[in-house]
Amino acid sequence: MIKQSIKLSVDAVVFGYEEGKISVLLIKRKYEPFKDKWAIPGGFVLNDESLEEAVERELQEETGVKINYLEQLYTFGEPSRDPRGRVVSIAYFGLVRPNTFKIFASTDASEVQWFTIDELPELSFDHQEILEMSIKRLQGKITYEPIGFELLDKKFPFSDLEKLYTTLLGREIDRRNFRKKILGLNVLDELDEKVSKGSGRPANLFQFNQKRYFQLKKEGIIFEI
Amino acid sequence: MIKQSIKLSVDAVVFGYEEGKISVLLIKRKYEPFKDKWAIPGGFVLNDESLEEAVERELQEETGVKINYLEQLYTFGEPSRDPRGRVVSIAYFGLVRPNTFKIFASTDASEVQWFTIDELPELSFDHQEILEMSIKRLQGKITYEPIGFELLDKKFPFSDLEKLYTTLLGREIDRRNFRKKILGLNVLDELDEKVSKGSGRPANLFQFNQKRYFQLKKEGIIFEI
DNA sequence: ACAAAAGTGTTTTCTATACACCCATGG
DNA sequence: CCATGGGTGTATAGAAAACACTTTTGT
Repeated sequence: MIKQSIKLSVDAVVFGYEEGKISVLLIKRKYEPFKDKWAIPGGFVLNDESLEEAVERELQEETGVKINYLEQLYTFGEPSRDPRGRVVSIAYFGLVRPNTFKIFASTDASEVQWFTIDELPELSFDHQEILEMSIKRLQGKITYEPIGFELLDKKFPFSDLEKLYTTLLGREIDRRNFRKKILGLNVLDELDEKVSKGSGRPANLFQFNQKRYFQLKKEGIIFEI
Repeated sequence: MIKQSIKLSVDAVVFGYEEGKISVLLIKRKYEPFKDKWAIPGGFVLNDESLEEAVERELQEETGVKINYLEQLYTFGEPSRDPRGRVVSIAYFGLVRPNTFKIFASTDASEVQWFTIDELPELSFDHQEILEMSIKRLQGKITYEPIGFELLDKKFPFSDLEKLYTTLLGREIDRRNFRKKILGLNVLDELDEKVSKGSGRPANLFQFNQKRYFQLKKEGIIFEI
């Protein structure tokens, strides 16, 4: 058999949501190739760790991120995608709550920074393509899986959810219809807590009930916006 | 840096449709591990070929299949999935028209055979899991992308399409509503040819118009069953 | 003439959408 | 008392679902 000399890496597109904007976590590369260019966090898989472990380790090492939701996106394997030689990369797609931890750069990264998705810098390797695919996946997925909650605080006012959806889908949503639909799915618990945003009527807080969601999903009830 | 010793393979779940049954193409392994057990066709990626090239090469080598539709499914990377050591496998999912070529076993395969998806043998490695994921993906995908046509002859009677959908979705479909919906999508050309199935009224033949589909898709019209 | 599969419209039900006013609080 | 964001119901239109008989061929 021919000796195979392919290296395997993982990359993670991590989305966060704050102040009505969707952001992506990028690192500035400390080493060649693409030294001092921005890139998606990631790195080589170790011999005895699973792919998910590799992603979480690399994220922790390079950025300090605590991931909240992680799913495999796609595997990129064009022979020419990395100038160092053949590197196949398994890309993941993650969601976090940016306000629950502090990001810091280390190991291969000289900087870490949140970039809103309409103000992205030039990226290394084929990371532009990976990022575009991730954004499409996120936009698609929130319409049929309740992953939007992973971007919000555990307890959130309904208006936060609405704003998240208008932002992600890029269109206005009728507040009454949206509320009717989401509450009709029966996966949100209304809490006996209110929060005020400075002015205006205080909003009731809601919480996603994952247990009930899985129960309903098992019964064949589908989440759809 | 630690020396990485991970091998990379591709596997392909290939579906075919004949006589009202969905089948999967499996090979009997000629070598250890899992010698003489059934498995999904696949093998190691060469250093300078793309992942898709690797899949098509392995399929050609092991089974003689000419693939009609191919998409990446998922990458399986559990450290323990292969007894030979660390092997990460990128699984693909393919559709073919079984009556357009002849299958034959060679290289790593001692036999090749179509198995209907309700009469599957025991499988090697984690191929059972891969196959289950593929079936789910196929079932899901035919409801929002017109890939069902890739399993039928280029020219087909409408009843074939209907039967394919009832088979895949596992439920009855109202003939009139289904026809109304599909023809309303405007991606099928009705030909001036008829075909008779022995008894009964001869059926008109239809053909999928991919060009028109891509045109409509670009305009934002979505295929949905 | 009858068996077997193809082809065809209308009615009903449900779901999605459009739409505007009152409520609770802070300043 | 006014500015600000939160909360609520109904009417209409469009889409999905239910439903049965006629047509064309082979035997």
